[in-house]
This record gives sequence, C-alpha cells and structure tokens, in this order.
Amino acid sequence: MQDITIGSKFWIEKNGQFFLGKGRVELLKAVRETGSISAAAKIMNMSYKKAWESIDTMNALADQPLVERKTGGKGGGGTVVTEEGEKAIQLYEELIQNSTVFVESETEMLAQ
Amino acid sequence: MQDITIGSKFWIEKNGQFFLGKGRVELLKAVRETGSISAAAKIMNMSYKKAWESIDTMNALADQPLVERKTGGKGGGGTVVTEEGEKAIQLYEELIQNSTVFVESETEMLAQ
DNA sequence: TTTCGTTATTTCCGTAAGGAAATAACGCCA
DNA sequence: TGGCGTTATTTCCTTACGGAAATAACGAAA
Repeated sequence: MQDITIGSKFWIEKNGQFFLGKGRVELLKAVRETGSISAAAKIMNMSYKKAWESIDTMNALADQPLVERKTGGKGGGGTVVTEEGEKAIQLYEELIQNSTVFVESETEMLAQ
Repeated sequence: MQDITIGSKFWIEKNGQFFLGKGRVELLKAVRETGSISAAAKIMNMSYKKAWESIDTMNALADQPLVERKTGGKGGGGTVVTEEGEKAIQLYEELIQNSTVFVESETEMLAQ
C-alpha cells in the first residue's frame, strides 16, 4: 500500500511574476563563486542564454539589482552578486527550510 | 518594495511517480458529477486524450482503481468514481487545506 | 442484428521551449 | 592600437508536448 509521498515546490513572486526559485538561487550562488555568468552556467549545466535571461529578469524585477555585470575590461568582464542578491538568497533559503519541516510533518500524517 | 508573494505547488506521489495533483482531482470530481470521461474532459476544457491518460495512470498506480470504466452497453458506457477514488479526493484536499495555512503564515513572515 | 454513445487507441500536425552557435560590443592592458 | 575574454544578442534548428480528429471496440437494448 505504502511508498506514498508528498511532492512540493516553492518559489517567490514579485508583482505576480516568477522571481526566485530553486534554479535561480543556485545560479546566483554559482555566480558568487565564479564571478562570471558563463562559468556559472557551465557549472549548472545550463545554456548561457538561459542563465543570462534568468539573471536579467531577476534584476529587472528586484528593486535593486541582484548582480552587477561588467562588459569588457580586465579579463573581459565579470559579474558580482550584490548585497541585495545575498539577501535574496537568504530569503529563499529560509522559506525552503520552513517548508521542509512542513512537508515532513505532512508526510507523517499520510503514513497514518 | 512590496507585492512579494509565495507561490507553491503540492502533489502526491506513488512509488516516486506523480499520482494526484490539482488537475487530476478536479477531473475525478467532474467524472463523479457527469459519469463520463468525455463529458468531464469537456467541462475541464481538456482534451479527451489527456483526461483518459490521466485516469489510466492514476488507476494503474493505485492499489484499487479510482474509477471503474464501462465500454459499450446502455448509453454507450460510462465511468464511475469508486470508494477508493473518493478517499483519494479527500486525501488531497486535506493536504491542500493544511498547505494553505502554511503558505499564508509564511507569506506574513515575508511582509515583515 | 442494428443502433447508439461511450470508452479505447492511433495518427498527424502545429506550436512552443530551449539549446547551440555565430556574432557583436565592450573596455582594460600590454 | 590590437588582443583578450567576458557579456550581450540574434539566428537557426531540433525536439517534445499536447491537441484534434479519425477510427475501432464494445455491449446493452430495441
């Protein structure tokens, strides 16, 4: 009978539009580590196009940009996660922590 | 700054496969009301193919079929939601009720 | 045995999403 | 001023998804 589980998905919306999800937050972290969108995309095994679009819409929705991009210059440029970006990462991860607790308790209810 | 909300999605898995979600439960209800897959699909504004596939995989995953289908006969046949199907509907709706409470409380946290 | 309306199944097609790749733009630095 | 490596943007193509529709199967009832 068993092997029944609960699936769930959480994200944050801004003005009704998709703003922060699991993939985007991981991308932000990868950018923080590498200092580059293209390198982050490679780590995420994601096309540069998708990575760039994700970051572009995130930046557009946020009150302050989550990352600062630099084109040209030493090393060709790069991308840095801003203070606002760090806040966004933290905000999402808190949500996920709380949701994990909820889903686990709900799963136990199922087992009964 | 505001207009920031939490989005969420919940479903029930069986053996790691998608079993019950919002659409499927609504479909079950529509079948219960109409006694027919095709009529239910029409109400749901869903193709018959998708409705049939949904119901078929649900039935295959469940220990007992959620609906009983009859081909041919009086009126051409029809489909009836079983007792097991009623339980499934109830199970999912309880999950949704609890999740709604959680998401609302989490949204209030955001506002702070 | 014919009719009927449903379930069951297949085939075909349009559309949308996303990836790959080519190319432009950029600005520091040697 | 040319090289470099990144960001920025466009173009093209493939693939997957799902819908529409055609058709078969079915069994009760007249």
